[in-house]
Amino acid sequence: MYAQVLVFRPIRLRHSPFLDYAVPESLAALVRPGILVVVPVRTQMLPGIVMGLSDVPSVPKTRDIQEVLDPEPVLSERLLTLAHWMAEETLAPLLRCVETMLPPGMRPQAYLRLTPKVTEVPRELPPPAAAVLGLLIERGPLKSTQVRRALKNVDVRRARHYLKRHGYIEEERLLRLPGVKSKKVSLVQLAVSRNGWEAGLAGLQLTDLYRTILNFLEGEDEPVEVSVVRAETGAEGYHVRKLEERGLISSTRREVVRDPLAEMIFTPDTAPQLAQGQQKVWQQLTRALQPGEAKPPVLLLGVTGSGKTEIYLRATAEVLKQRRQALILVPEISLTPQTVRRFLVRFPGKVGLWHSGISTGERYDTWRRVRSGDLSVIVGARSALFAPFPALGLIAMDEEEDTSYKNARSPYYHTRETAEQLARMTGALFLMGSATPSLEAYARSQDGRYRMLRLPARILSHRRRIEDWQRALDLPHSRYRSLGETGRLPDRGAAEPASEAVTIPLPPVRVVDMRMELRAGNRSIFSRTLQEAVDRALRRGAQAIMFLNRRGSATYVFCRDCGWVAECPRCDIPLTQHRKAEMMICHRCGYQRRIVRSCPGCRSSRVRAFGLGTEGLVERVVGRWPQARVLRWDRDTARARGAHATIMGRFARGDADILVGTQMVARGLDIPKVTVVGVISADTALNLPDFRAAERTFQLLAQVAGRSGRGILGGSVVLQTYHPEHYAIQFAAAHDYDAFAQRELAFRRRANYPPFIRLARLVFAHRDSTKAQRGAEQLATQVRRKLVDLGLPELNVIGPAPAFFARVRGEYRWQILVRGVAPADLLRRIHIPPGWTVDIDPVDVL
DNA sequence: GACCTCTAGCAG
DNA sequence: TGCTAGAGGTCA
Repeated sequence: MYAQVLVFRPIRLRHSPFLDYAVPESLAALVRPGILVVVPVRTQMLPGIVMGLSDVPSVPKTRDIQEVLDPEPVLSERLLTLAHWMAEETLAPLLRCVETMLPPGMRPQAYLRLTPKVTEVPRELPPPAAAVLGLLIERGPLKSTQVRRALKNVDVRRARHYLKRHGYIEEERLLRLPGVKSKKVSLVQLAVSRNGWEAGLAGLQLTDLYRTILNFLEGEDEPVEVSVVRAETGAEGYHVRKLEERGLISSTRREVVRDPLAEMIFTPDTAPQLAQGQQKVWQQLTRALQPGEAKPPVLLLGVTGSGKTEIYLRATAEVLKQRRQALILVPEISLTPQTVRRFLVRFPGKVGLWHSGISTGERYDTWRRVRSGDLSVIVGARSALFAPFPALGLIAMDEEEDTSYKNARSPYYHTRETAEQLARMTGALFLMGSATPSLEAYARSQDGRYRMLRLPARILSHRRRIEDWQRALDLPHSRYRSLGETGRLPDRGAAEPASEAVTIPLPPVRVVDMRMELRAGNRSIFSRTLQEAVDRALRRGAQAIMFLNRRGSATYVFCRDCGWVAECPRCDIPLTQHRKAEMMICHRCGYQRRIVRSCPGCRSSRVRAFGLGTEGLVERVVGRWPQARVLRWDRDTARARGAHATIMGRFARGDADILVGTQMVARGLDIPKVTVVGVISADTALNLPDFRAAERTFQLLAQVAGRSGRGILGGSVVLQTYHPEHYAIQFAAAHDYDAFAQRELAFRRRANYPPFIRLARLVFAHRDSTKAQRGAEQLATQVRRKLVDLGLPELNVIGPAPAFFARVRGEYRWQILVRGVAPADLLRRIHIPPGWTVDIDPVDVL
């Protein structure tokens, strides 16, 4: 028997990505697809994964597999198939695809270590190399990520290369399985009866403490965790060990699962009655959820608050009943705690979370519990696609249009496409939900590839919750009813007959032309309409949200005498001023320097800051509404772990009157007391040179607008813009997704853009601007020549041209776009030189 | 001849 | 990606 092994090191082979190895007799029982092995390659032993088995090797001479690392496959055959599919679709190397699917902690890591003779840093080394070498001498062998983290401003890659070439260090690719060993805890119980205690305690100090421990244990029937003993008695671990040494107690060890949710207490929740519109959708879905032949993906179209999550919950319950599992994909878990929470309370003990914020150990345990069937619901980000479900029945993907679903590095896979493929392979139902679907999804639901189901109404809430609000808001019944601008609370008898749900219309949106404001003499950043709306909200004791898509206090800093502008030396874009941090920061690469008081060019002190970010907006808000309590929510204020939840919680509790923030405020906030949402500038995304600019703008505005008027107080939206006539703004104001989609599709068809054709984006980055350009020109010529050779007139090549972000982190970026029915088919037949990134179906072309 | 640097070719 | 052999260079 022979095994086809994918070695965890990029090796370019002529025909196949695998190396064939003979399976020795002793390992024959263990070796199968998905097994991790160690194999000899030239002079080295390297980790790899078995991708397939065969009776005949593809080369005459083979060597033996050295070792099997783990008797259980790390990837199922299904996931291996998915990896092949992904490599084919994204043009990424198969190895890359397999590595992204590997469970946490099982990814091979490059370790840097000193060669034996090195004990100190030689004098003549270049500074970056000396820094890396010094670090290794100080701390021993390190992963490349550790080195990079420790030496932020050093070009580690070049230093590594230098040190390796000169024999100072060596690198090894290792799989460190011990790092993901499961966690064990100590349990203790009493070993002697009460009359043996005193003899055992003889000669010890603190005998009272020891007696407390023994007394506590005497009251327990079962062995108790040491942590519990410590909490109950105030003792430390060594007190417990001391008693064990003296034979008074005995201890055992037990494996525990690391469960980040274990500490949380949830009140289990049952399904509410469905509203009429939901009921209809649900009836159609139930059929599609039955196991059997594959069904087309479903696109669930419904505005924020129309009850999509409840549909996901029902669908999950249905597949659980069939003893299958459900995968719930969300764009960013830290911003959607309300969605997560609803799954946790509906399916207590069955839900696992899967995202980057969870420690490797917890993730590993979740992975194992999914594989064993212990967890049957996973709520997670895109990488949750690769969780080892035994029998997947449902993939639900919330906010389908969100761009975080696209992997931002190789392999550039899209969660939507991958989920669709996975659903096809497993027979699961793929259910997407959105208020503003991507035009790709919308077009597919028009041509029949997807099935569209609509949730018509926005549900205010269920009667029980409304009654809670009445109490919480402390509003007398008569008053809140008259207060609502648009919200209405029908009498019990007027509620929809099929349910207890009460529906409300979307909030009215007022578009304000900021050019007219200026003409009318209002030089403030707040239009009169917005000022009045906020004034009214504050008077009523309601809350307001202000949205601005930029952080910082000012967006650029320049000298009024000589025109000097503070720019990032690595990206050539203006630096954003952050006054509180006293820094000017590049929002692209993170470069920062202290705020300058005088111009470095002409020494003038007339250096001024212009443009507005959220930090600056807060100052303006405080200036205009000094009595209001203002809270800021952006990446600067929500940096720490759990900060999102804290800010969200504070605003929800009413600790602030006005919330100022970036995109974060657009997602998942469901706060009934918010009656005004102000969009300070709707135009930021609109002016980007990207074919999706209008789509992005519409989606963002629709999302932000959805934050207003979610309660019985009603609400409104004020949308400030310099392009009031633009269709993205007009249709967003009218809450008319279909009209927007039709109009935008017409534009895409005319301009020959997705979803009518597909794009492939090739980007070349180089520190040397001439080399960047030349490299781009060479490949463009090659692509064009190949196009002619193959006779593919339906494809065309755009570029090369500098990317919109022409320089990032000191590298000049050039790009080529290939446009047509199947650009990947062409690119597969071209050798793409190193240094290029290839992105099929990019989410933007900036 | 000893020693170096660079590069192409290849790994089962 | 990393090694190794072989080419081609420099120096005493």
